[in-house]
Amino acid sequence: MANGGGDDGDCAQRDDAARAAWLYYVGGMRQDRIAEEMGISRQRAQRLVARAAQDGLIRVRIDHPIGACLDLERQLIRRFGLKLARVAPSLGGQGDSIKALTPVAAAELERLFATKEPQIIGLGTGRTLRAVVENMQSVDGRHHKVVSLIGNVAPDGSASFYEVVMRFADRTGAAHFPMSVPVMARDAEELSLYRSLPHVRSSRELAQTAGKVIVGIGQMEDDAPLFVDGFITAEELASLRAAGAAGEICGHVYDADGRYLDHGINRLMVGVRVPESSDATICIAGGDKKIKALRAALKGGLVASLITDELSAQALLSS
Amino acid sequence: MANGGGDDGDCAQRDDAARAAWLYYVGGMRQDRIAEEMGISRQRAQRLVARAAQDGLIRVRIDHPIGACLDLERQLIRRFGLKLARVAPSLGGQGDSIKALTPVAAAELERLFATKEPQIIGLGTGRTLRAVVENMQSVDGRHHKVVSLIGNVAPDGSASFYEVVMRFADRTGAAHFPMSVPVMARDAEELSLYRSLPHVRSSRELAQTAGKVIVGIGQMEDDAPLFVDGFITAEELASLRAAGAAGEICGHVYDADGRYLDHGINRLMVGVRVPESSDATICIAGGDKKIKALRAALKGGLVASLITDELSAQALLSS
DNA sequence: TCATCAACTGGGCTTTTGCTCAATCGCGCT
DNA sequence: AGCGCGATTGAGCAAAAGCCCAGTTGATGA
Repeated sequence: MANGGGDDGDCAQRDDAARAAWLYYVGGMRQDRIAEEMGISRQRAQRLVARAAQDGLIRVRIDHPIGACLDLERQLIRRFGLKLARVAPSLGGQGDSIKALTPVAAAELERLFATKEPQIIGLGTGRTLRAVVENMQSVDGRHHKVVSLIGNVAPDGSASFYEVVMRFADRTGAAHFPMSVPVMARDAEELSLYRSLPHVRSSRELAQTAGKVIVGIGQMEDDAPLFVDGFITAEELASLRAAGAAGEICGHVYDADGRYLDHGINRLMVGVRVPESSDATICIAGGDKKIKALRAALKGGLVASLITDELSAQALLSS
Repeated sequence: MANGGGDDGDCAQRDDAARAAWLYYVGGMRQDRIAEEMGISRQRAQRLVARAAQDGLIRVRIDHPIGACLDLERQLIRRFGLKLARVAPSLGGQGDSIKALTPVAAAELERLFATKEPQIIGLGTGRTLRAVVENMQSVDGRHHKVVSLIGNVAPDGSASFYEVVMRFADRTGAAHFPMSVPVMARDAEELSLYRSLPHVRSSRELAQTAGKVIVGIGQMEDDAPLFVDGFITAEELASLRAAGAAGEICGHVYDADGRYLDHGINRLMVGVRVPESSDATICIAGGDKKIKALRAALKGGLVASLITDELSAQALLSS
């Protein structure tokens, strides 16, 4: 009985890992017991368990909103007039904000996605969003549509590494509408060219009707993602900052009051601009560097809901 | 930063446990690192983590349906014409069936419950169901209704230990309709008395309209739950067996072909009888002893969906 | 067919975790 | 205020998990 036996060579490994992990985590067995059970060596059992964890087969959730975080959520909602706030416990002093908020955000997205009635969901890009989507469980969302709010082609012509629509669709089976054009046009002419492309037009239209919009936030420090990823030059970054740039959502740059700048860069973004004071916008962001950008976005009502981590929430509230 | 600080004395402990568990499981930190982070001793950190696990704050899920189990699911569906089958990997040789299927069933119920449109869910009772419900996460189900299919008063007048409607409602905030009368009437007169009680009538009516019905299964061996829990005498059990009893759902006893017996006992059950060949009935059961009862129920089309464990699935299929 | 290589195996050692026990602390009761 | 009790703490030790290494196996390509 121990092992299923005649599996297909390739998948069997993964299966074994899952089974070992199941015995370990759910069954609460010791590794040598598992080894015995499955007819393998202790080391192999250990490796399987480790591998399952490694491969992200294991999903741990804490079923208890830590009081302090609940408190922060309430404060955020009141202070910034949010529709919803979710605060993940931080992972200590210098712990990674993204790592902390990722599981919480992933759970929230799963919840969002678990509805039966079809939804249209707009998605931004970025490291944070990507990490979150990677952490989602596979839920069945074949009846939903996910549409990219922003081009997915980097300046060098490569597909953006932080594109999430595809990954999202992978996990959920949702119909997906990437926006396969550059993030930014080089001039007004190119912009109208891109925008006139049928698939871009339909993606943009779909995005406008999205019932939920999920975005990250970009900061404007020296390592602003727009700059680091090569979308804008150092000079353009400086110019944006001179114009009062505080942060950026889907490439659209806004000032410290959360008002979109009237700046050349902003006029060349091919994607859609997240509307001010829409109920639909959910922002997932955290970390020291993004506080300024986040605060501005909140002030301007650019986002309706916020998922962040404890330290960031504290920073946002302490001022 | 370390600790939230001014919490209410009582809850702080639980919070700390959750936080330590968060750092440990989500943050992947070592216990001494956590101790440092939270400004406590290593042992305390260890204890907090252990306690969180103990208290069931930790919910581990394996995000990978083991191939062998998927296979069994397909076979079950085909063989018994089921609507859905879910098979949990067994926890080794003599491992507890309930323990194995509990997390899988809990996840399934959560999924079921995550719909936005209001549902009416009928619930049976029993050890298995209780364990499953205990393992559910708290999901928001305030718009749903849960109704008991069966009385919740034991023969000695105490409320049944295995009543699950309340617990279910606890976790979800759903409106709940327990059936606060004995499971069984002593005679026909008492039966019609109970059934005429307004709250029983409304519960029974509600139960009839339930869109989902979740039940366990009772076996008819010498330690049949109906007998062990004192609902029927040894003589009655013997008489039922003589009449061909193979198993029981919500107290209603059926034979090896899954047809309800025409027996005195069956006529005295106050609760509702799960209809044959309804699409709504989901059965959660597993374990050696229940195989016979399960097979009969499947044969008679008493249940439309089945959640069980690997060993039980194999046993059901091998005959 | 044989050499090469990479992935996998199991042994042994280190680190981490879990557990027990005696001491301490705090709290309520007299 | 003093006493007693239970809960909590930290030390030390045993068990478990994790890691590195050298050996092996199986696959690939010449």
